[in-house]
Amino acid sequence: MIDALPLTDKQRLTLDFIERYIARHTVAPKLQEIAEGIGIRSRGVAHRYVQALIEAGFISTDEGRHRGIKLLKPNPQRAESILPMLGRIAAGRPIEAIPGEDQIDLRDFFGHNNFAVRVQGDSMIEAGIMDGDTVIIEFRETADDGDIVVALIDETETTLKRFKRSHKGRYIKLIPANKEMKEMVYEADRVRIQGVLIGQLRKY
Amino acid sequence: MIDALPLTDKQRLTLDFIERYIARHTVAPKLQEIAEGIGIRSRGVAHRYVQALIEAGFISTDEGRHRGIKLLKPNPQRAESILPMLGRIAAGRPIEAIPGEDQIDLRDFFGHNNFAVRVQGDSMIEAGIMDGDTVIIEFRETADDGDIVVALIDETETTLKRFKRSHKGRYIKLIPANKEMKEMVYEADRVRIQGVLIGQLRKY
DNA sequence: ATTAATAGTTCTCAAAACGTTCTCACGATG
DNA sequence: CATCGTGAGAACGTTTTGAGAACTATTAAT
Repeated sequence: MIDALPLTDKQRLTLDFIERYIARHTVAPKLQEIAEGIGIRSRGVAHRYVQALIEAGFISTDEGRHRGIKLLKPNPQRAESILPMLGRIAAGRPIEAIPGEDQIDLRDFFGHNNFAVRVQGDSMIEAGIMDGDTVIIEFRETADDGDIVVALIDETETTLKRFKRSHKGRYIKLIPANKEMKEMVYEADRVRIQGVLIGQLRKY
Repeated sequence: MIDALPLTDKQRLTLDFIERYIARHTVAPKLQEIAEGIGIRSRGVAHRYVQALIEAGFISTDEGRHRGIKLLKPNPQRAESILPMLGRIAAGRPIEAIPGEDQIDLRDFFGHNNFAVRVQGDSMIEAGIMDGDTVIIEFRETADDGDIVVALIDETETTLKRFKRSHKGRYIKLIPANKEMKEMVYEADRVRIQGVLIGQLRKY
């Protein structure tokens, strides 16, 4: 039974909700709260999902006890790509979550066609992209005006710039975000898009 | 019969879509989603492609189960928090890894005492931290000079600034990275450190 | 300890969504 | 013409989801 037995959509939603609830309140939710949290009205149905999650080995319960749900395996995928998102850091209590937006999920960064590039130079500094930063690129061959792209020029030089077509697509502008640099214009066939910027990160 | 029987265009498209979907969502797509993903409207047709891929040995299904598709030869499983780190994107070959430094590992961001805060305002803009960015904070009560910290002032106001002691520790300077703002000086006991900046990220 | 309120559990009935199978159809190709 | 790759959509059975009643157990207050 090493199989990661698959959860249905609602079961997964239920597990998510329970994890978030416990993270925020330190106690487990009631069935009524679970029901509302996943958008249904029946405690009975919520209970069914909880049972399925026990079956699947994700949680356990003190049978009968109120708020008796316990997490068994802190979901590995979640644990590694989700951070609690906190808003204000208020006086008495150390931290306070922003209602609604309470997690940051980095799985977007790990898509199949994504890769990371270390930035060299200051050409995009006014867009907040600094020398040494890491940018996440989705591998694509097309881009929309305004996207920040990795562009290959004359099959030799690679650069990170904002993309814009001009002259009905016959020319392509590559626009730096740095007042001290000028935008460059190339014939369209000299420029090949390698990917589009979807994220950026930095370590201190 | 070890023949790698050739896939038709649409079958390959279907396989691509399934792989990408699973990579991004961790669960398999529904036939309806496959249909939309490859640009058709009929679940029946999507099902036919799925059958062909089973025949060809690329995937299998839990018959009848929703989202029951499984990849058989999965791509070398990429860890959840590691991205390939690429350097130059050279001419002939589309991409080329930097030798030595070929992965970016985000597990640093997910330590136990870390949390994320969304940045409001432009006070750190010259440090490349812009309004709307997400910063990763390690929960600590002390900081070194030069660290960027989340500071609580007079138990009421929270702010992100560069930290510096002065007057032998009796005063604390909180220094914005924005020419239009002035640094602030407080008696040490009015300022409480909530955490130290260890990372920053942004989604586009 | 008794009670009232609330929570967890079990059950039946039902509908919605999904996978599966099938027929019909169209255009391209040999 | 026959064949292949493609697409739409109807029809059917199964899985998944939902509501709510009825019952039992826990909890907090009297």
